Amino acid sequence: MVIFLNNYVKKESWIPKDDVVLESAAQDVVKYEKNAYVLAGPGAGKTELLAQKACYLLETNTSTYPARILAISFKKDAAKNLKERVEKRSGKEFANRFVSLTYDSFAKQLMDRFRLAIPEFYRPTPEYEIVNFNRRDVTKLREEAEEPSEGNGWNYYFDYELFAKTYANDRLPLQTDKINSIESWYKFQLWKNYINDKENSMLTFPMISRIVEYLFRSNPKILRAIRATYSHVFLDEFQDTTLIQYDLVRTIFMDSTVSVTAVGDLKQKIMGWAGAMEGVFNQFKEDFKAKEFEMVLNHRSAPNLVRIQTSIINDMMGGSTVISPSDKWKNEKEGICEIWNFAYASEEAKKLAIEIKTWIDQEKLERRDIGILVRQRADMYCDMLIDELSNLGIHSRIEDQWQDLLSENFMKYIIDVFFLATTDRDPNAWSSLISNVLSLRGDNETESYQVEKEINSFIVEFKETLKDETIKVTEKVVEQWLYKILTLIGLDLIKSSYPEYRKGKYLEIKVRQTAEFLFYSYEKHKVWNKAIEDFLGIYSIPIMSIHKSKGLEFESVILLGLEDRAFWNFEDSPDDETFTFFVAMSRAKTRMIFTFCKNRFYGQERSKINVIYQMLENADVKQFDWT
DNA sequence: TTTGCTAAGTTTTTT
DNA sequence: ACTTAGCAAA
Repeated sequence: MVIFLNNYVKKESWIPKDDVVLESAAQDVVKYEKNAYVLAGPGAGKTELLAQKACYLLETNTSTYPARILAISFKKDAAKNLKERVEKRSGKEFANRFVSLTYDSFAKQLMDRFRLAIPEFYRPTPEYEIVNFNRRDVTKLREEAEEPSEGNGWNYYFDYELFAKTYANDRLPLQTDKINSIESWYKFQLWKNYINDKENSMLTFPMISRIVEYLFRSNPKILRAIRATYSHVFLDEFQDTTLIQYDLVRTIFMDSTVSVTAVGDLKQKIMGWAGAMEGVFNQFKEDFKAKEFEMVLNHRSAPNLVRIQTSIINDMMGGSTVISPSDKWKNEKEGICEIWNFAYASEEAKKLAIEIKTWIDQEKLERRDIGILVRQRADMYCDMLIDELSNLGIHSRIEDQWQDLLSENFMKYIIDVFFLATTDRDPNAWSSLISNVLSLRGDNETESYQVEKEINSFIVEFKETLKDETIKVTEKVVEQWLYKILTLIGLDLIKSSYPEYRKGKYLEIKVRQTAEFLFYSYEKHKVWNKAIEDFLGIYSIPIMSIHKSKGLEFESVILLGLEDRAFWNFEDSPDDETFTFFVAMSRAKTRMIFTFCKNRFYGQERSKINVIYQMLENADVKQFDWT
C-alpha cells in the first residue's frame, strides 16, 4: 500500500470535523496523549468526543500508521454508532483503522485467534457453544455432580445466587490444590464440566474473558503483539464496567505505551445489580495513572431542565457542579418539568392520551419525539395508556420485542428488499443490500454484476407479487416470502456466517416472528410501504424501560409511575435507583412529566422514594393534581 | 382442573 | 414489594 504523507494534518492545525463545537475540556481530551478518564453527564456528547478524538489521532497520524484505535462498548448499537460517526467524520479510508467492538466480541475474537495457545485445561474445543449461566444452571450443576461427602469441615451452605454471579470472578488458573470450600469445589467442577467433559465445550462470556485474560497474562509474546496493534484504546460507558471486563483491559493495556481513554458518568451507574464495579474510575485512575477531565455542557436539554438536573446532581452527589445548557436556546425559562398526581390509573391514561394528542396536533411532534418510560413491566404499567392512545388514533408500542427482532443479523437483507420492492427508487437500500450480499459471499468483486442482476430480477418479480391483489396475504404467505428473500441472499450462507443461526431452530423462530410482526403491520395499513415503516416503528410512540432508554433522547418524556412499588429495590440500592430516576429525566430535551397514581394496581405510596420527591421539590418542580 | 404453597423474577448484554 | 412460575396435593 502506498502512503501519502501529505494526507496528514499537523496537530496544531487540526480542527473538529463537520463544524462540531467542542467545549474546552473536550478539546483537551482530544489532544491529551496519555491515559485519561472523562466524566461527562447526559447530553455532554461523549460519543462525539470519542469520534472526534479518533479523527484527530488518525488525521494527524498521532496514531502512527498502521496502528489501530480500539473502541470498546457494551452494546452492538453503541459500537456501530461510534464506528459510523468516525466514518462520517473522517471518511472510510481513515476509519478502516478504527476498530469498534463490544467487550464480548473483543474477547471472543482474541480467544478464537489464539485458541491453541490457551493452556490445555482451559482450552475449549474448536467448535463450542456460548451459553448463559444463571441460578437454575447452578442447581443443575449441583444435581448432576457427585458432591464430596460432608465431614471434611466445609460449610455446606450454598448461596446459589451469589455463585451464579461470581463463578468467574477469580483469576485463572484455579488453585486446585486449594479447594477448601464447597464453592471452590463447584467452581472447579464448572470449568471442568463445561470445557472438558463435553464433546463441544460450553462457555459463557465471563468465562471467555477470563480465559483471554489468563492467556495474555501468561504469554508475553502475544501480549506484545496486541500492544503493538493498537496505539489507543477508548472505553465507553466506563461506569458500567464489570470486574472481569476491567481485569481484561488492565492485563492487556496497563503499563504499556497504549494510551487508554475511559468515558462515563457516575450518575448514570444503573447496572450495579448486574455486576458493574464499584469505584471503577478511581481504580482506573490509580492503575493507569490517568488524568481526570470533566465536561460541563449539556447539549440536549432546555435551560430550565438543565437547571433542574443540575440541582438534582448536586443533591445526589454533594458538591456544587455547574452544568450549562447549549446556547442554541433563546430563553432560559425554556423547558418544562412537572409532577402529575392522579387518583386512578384510568384517569391518568385518559389525561396523558389527550395531552399527547395536543403535542402531536399543536406542537407537531412526531411519534418518535415522545418517549414513555417505566421502571419495569411496561405491559402492566402501560396497558390503559396504550388503549386510550389507540382510541385517539395514536399507536404506541412496547419496544423490547421489536428492538431485539430488528437487530437480528438477517434483518438488514429483509428490510432492504422490502424497501426496494415498495418504492420506485431507493439508492441507499440498493447499495447497502449489494454491499452486504457481496461481503456475505466473500467480497468477490468480479461477481458483483452477476449478483446485482440476480437481485434486481428478484425485486422486479417481488414488486409484482406485493401488488398482486389476487394473493390473499396471510402470516404463512409472508413467512414464505421471507424464506424466498433469504434463499436469494443465501440461506446456507446466512446460517454458516452467523453462529447464532447455525444450530437448532433459532433462525426459524425469528423468521416466523418477523412474519407475524410484518403481517400485523400489514393488517393495519393494507399497503406494504406503510406496513414496512410501521414494522420499523415510525408511526408508534415508543414505550420502554428506563434501562433501555439509556443513550436515547426525546423532545417530551413521560415517566409513568414515580412510585414506591415501581422502585421496589430502592431500599437495597438507593444510589443506583436514584440514578435510574436521573437517567429517565435526562432523556428529555424540552419536557419531562413524572406521574404518580394513588390507585395503580392496589395502592401506591411515595414514602420510600421520598428522597427523589424531595430533590424535585428542592429544584422547584411543581406538582399538579388531576382529580 | 383447581388450589395453595414456595421460590424466583423484576432492571440487561454479549456470538 | 409484589407478581408469577412451578410444583404438589386435592
